[in-house]
Amino acid sequence: MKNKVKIARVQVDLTQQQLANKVGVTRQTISLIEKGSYNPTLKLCLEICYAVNKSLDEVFWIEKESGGEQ
Amino acid sequence: MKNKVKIARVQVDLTQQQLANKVGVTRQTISLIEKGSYNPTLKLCLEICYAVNKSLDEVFWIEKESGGEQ
DNA sequence: AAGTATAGTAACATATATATTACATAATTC
DNA sequence: GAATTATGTAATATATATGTTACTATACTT
Repeated sequence: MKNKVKIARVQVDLTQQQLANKVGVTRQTISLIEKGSYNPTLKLCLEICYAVNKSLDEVFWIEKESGGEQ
Repeated sequence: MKNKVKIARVQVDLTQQQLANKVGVTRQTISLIEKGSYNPTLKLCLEICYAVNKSLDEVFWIEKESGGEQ
């Protein structure tokens, strides 16, 4: 679960703790998401987007890994 | 959790079962997501986007409910 | 060197996303 | 009217997202 949460957070000058407060989760949850250690829910993704003023695509989009399509 | 999964799914002419197969979940999970009865994980949102050829913003973006910002 | 702020991480608990199985309904087709 | 297909939904089980608490390390300040 690669994402751009850390970049977006730093751009709006928030600490993990501040972002956590804004979106209503704990600092640990933000840390784990930034590290890509897991797979947040849509609701939390949206809250993070609102907090950093970006869209889902800007923060969470990942291109489909090739393969699959034939 | 309002979203446009059903519209997007019908546009690419898939049944709930077919979409479920493509993204690797059960039909019930797709049904519940379409009904807005819950809050899928980011990974599943991305799989659905790949399957219907749309972006996260197109299928899952929800404007921030007013309020909050002062 | 002690105090504070930020961030990484681990153990355990709880809430909930998802699976499994099953039943129900409506629309089609034989 | 029986068989099939698509969908909604309910009960129970499992996996995992998230909370809670706590320890660690680094950087900065005094």
